[in-house]
Amino acid sequence: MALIAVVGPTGTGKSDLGIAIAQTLNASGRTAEIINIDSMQFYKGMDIGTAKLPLQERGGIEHHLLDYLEVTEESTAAQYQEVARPLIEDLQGRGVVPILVGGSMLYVASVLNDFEFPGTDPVLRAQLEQELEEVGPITMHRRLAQLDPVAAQRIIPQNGRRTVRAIEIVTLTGKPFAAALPEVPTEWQTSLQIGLNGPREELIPRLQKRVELMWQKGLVSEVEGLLGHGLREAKTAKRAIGYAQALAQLDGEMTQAEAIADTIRLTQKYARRQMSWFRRDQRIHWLDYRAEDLQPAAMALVEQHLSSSN
RNA sequence: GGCUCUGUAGCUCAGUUGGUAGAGCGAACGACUGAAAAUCGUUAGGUCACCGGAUCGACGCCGGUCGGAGCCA
Repeated sequence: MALIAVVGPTGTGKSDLGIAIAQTLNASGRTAEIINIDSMQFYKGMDIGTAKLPLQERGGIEHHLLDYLEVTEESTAAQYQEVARPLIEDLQGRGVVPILVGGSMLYVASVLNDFEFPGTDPVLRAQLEQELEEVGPITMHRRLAQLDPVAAQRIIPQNGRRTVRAIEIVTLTGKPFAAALPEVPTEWQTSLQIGLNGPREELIPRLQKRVELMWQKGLVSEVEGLLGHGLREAKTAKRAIGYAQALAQLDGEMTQAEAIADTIRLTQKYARRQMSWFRRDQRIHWLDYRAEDLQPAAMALVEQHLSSSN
């Protein structure tokens, strides 16, 4: 079945390309709709800082999984997987080509690959996290090494976060962490992944301008408004790049200049991490976001995919 | 013009009593399976402003030159 994904680092025009592809398909008598796969665009009211396209700029294309979470709700890849997979099947069943658009690495992987998240337990998790806080990552890692030597070998001792999750899984399932990682491909592994990227020297100033523009457009007042919706009590939403900084600015912990500079730094760093994640996926077809023939090049890939997946 | 402080990695700065240098951030690369816009790892960057002097040996002491900052005139 046809399934297209537009991925890559932030600020490379994924949203626009997704719409262009959908419009081209629609014009040729087919139907395509977009499914958002940006973990922060899920949130209602988080628009400026997530570069969410306003309704009038969506080119008449149906967009799914935007604005479906309250700021107080937690966003997780496992949860997203549960929502996105049936949605994809639903679209495909209706003959609609789903186009996934976004750069949230784990979310993309969890949908396109055969990921099975082994479950979680809030109480156990909280307990382990507190222990981590008290004894530090190295001690926790020693414990993991006893419970599951193979998993311990795959996780660097300094990484407390991943160590805690591994201990949680082993404790919860009674099975080794490694065994919970199936490597069986699904049919969706044959989806078309288009990656958008460009030279970093060009992306860096581009991201800087983008962040500065967010402040000009009123990110701070957007955040101020979200306080009334419980942003401060949020788990994931308030950590979003730009939002955490705007919050710090509102609280007087940072000057505006500091908040902007910090957001620029984190955004550029984020783009780097996205690339180091996506780069290793050999299935991605990379295109330069600056290319004159970007859309035709993308459409060539799309046509090829559509004709081979029927 | 005088006095005081100051010039160390791309940036902000540490460098105990003289034995040719470190951190954080940044950069490059990487890991990544229920917070992933998270969490973490590796590596590369420095004729210690410049010139001269004493010393076996100076980023560190002495003198000078050129830049900064402040105070007094």
